[in-house]
Amino acid sequence: MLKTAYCGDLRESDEGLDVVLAGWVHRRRDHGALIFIDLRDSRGIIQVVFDPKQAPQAHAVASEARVEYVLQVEGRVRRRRAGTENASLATGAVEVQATSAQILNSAKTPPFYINEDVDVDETLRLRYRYLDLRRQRMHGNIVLRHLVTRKIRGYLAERGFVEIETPVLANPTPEGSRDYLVPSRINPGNFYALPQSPQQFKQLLMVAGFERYFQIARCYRDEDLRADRQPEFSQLDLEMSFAGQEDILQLIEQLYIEIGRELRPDLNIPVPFARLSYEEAMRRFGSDKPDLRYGLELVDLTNAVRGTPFLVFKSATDSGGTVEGIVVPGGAAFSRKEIDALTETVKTYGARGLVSIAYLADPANAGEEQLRSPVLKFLGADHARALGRVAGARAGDLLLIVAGVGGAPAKDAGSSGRVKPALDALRRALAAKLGLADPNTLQFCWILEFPLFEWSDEDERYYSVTHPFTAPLDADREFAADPGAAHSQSHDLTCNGQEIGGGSIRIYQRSLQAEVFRALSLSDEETRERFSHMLEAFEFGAPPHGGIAMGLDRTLALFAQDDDIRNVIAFPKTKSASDPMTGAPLPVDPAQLDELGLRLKDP
RNA sequence: GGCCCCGUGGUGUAGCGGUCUAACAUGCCACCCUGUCACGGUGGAGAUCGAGGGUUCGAAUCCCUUCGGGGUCGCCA
Repeated sequence: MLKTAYCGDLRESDEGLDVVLAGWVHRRRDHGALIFIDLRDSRGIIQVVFDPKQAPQAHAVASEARVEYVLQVEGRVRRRRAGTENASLATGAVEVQATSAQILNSAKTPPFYINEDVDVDETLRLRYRYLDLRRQRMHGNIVLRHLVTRKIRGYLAERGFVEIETPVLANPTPEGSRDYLVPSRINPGNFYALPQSPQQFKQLLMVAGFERYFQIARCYRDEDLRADRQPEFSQLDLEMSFAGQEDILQLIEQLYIEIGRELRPDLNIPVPFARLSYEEAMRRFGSDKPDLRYGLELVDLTNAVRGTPFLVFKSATDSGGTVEGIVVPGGAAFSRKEIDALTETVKTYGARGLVSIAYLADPANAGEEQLRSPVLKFLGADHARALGRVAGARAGDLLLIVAGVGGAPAKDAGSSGRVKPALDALRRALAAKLGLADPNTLQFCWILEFPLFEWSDEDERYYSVTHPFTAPLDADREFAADPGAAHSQSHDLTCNGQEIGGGSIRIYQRSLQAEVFRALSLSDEETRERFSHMLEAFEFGAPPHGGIAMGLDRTLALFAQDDDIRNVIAFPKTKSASDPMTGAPLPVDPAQLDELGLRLKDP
C-alpha cells in the first residue's frame, strides 16, 4: 500500500504517529512560506502542514500541487496549536506535519467544484459522474447504501433467509409496465424481457421449498422517469412460506427500525409504525400514501352543503359526487394571491376549482362580515357558518373546499371524481407552504387491505390492483358476486408521503386462483398462456406464502434525506433514460442487428 | 403523449430590445504573504449569450423550430 493510514481516521489518540498518507488535494492555502493542504481520501479530510524550513522538498511539492492532485505525504501526526483546532472537521484536533511528499498524479481543473456543496447542472454531473461521486455528500450517500445493504443481508441471514439470484433475461409480460426487451439471436424473432420484478421467480422458490428467500434485485421498467423513478432500480425482494401478513409486517418494520437506529440515530422514527386501511387512508387523507407528519385531514362536507343554491356544490351533490375540504389553521390570513396559487395546484390534479371561506370569528357565531369568501353571496352566510362548524374550523382558520361531480371514473374504488387527488395535492402543498413536515422525521405507515380488483371502464373488465396472485381477505373469499367490493391481504409501506414498498399474501390454492381469473374475465386459454408455469407449479404442493418488495433506492433517499434517487445511485440515468458519460443508449452496427434478425423502421 | 421551467466566461448567477466592446461571485494563472482552514492582498486571462431560422435600423433580450436538462400530469406499483 502507498499509505499507512486514512486521512479521515486520524484523531488525537494518534498523536506522535508517523504516517504515510495518500489522497486528493481538497484545498490548498499558501501563506507564502507555510502551506496548508487539506488532504482528502475515502474516509475524510486531514490538514497537512508544509513548512519550508523543516521540509523544503515537501514544501516544494505542496507549492506545485493543485486542487485534486493525487499526493502521497509522509509525516507525523501532532496536536494542533491551541486555538487553531477546527471543530467542523472530524480530524480537526490534529494535523500532519509533512516531512516529505510526492505528486502521484496531477489533475486538470475539475469542471465543477468538488470541495463545495453547490448545485451543478445535472448533465454535467452525470457526464463527470466519477467527479460528482468524489463530492462528500454523494460519497456519503453511496457508502450509506453499502451500509444499508450490508445491514439487510445480515439481518435477513440471521433470520434464516437465503439470498438467491433470479434471471435478468426473463419472459415478457404483457400486463403491468412496459418491458425492456432483449432480442434473442439464437431464437430469431423471440425476445427476453428484463424483469419488472422477480415476482414469479420468488413464488416459484417458495414452491421449491426454500421457505425464506431474499434478494437485492435489479428491476427494469420502460416508463417515463421522475425524481423517484429510474429505468433500472433496486428492490429488496423477499418471500416467506408459512407466514401470515403480520409476520411480514413485523419483519420489515423491525428491519427499518434497526437501519434507522444504527445508521441514522439522529432521525426521528416513530414506532410502532402507523397502520391504516386503504379506505381510511383515502377517507382521511385522500391518498394511499399519506404523509402523516402533519394533520390537515380531509373533512366530508357533502351532507353539509345539501340544499345550498350554490351551483358548484349543488351539481356535485345532485350528481352523486362529493364535496370535501381541508381546514387550514390560521389560514384566514392567506392573501388572494396565495389562494390563487393553491387553486392552480388543485386544478393540475383535476379539480375544477377551489372554494375558500375564511373565518375571522368562530363559525358558530360569526357575523356575515366575519366570513370572507369569494362565493359568499352564492353560498349564503348560513351555509358558510354550517360548513365551518362541520369542518371544525375556528376563528382565524381557512376552509378550502373542492367539489367533484359524480359519475366520475370508478377507478380506485371509493374515490369521488378528482376530489381526493386534488385534496391530497392541496394537503401536500399546504404542508410545504406552512413548513409542517419535520424533515428529520421518518413517519412510516402501513397501508393495508387494498381493493382486490379495480374496474376499467375502458376495457369493461376488472384488473388486479396488485397482481392476480394476491389473496383476498378471508372475509372476502366469496367475492364473485361483487368483485369491486373485495379487499386483499396486501400491504404497502409508506413513509412521509411516498410509497416505498409493497406486497401481499399470495393465493396458493388452485380453486381460489381460478375464481380470481374468472373475476378478471380471463379465459382458460389466456390464463394458460400467461401463467401456465405458475399454475402448474402450484399444483405440486405450493406452501402458503407471502412477501414484499421494498424500493431500495427510495429507502436510501429517505435515510440519506435526499429527495432524488439519482443521488443514491452510483451511475443513474437522465430523465430521458440516457447516460451522458457513456453515451448509452447508442446506435449499433448494422451487422449486429442483422445477426439478431432485426431491421430498423425508417423514422 | 400534454403542460411548465431552465440553458449567458470553468462553475453558479445577473442582465430580458440600443448605454452589453456582456456584470457579479467563485474558480483559473502570476506575484506577495509563517497558522490558515470558503486564508488574505495585488494584477491578469477567460463567454458573442445551447443550436438553427425569423422579426427589427438594432436581439443574450421578442417569435418559431430544434437539441439538452429538470419538474409535473398521464403512464408506472
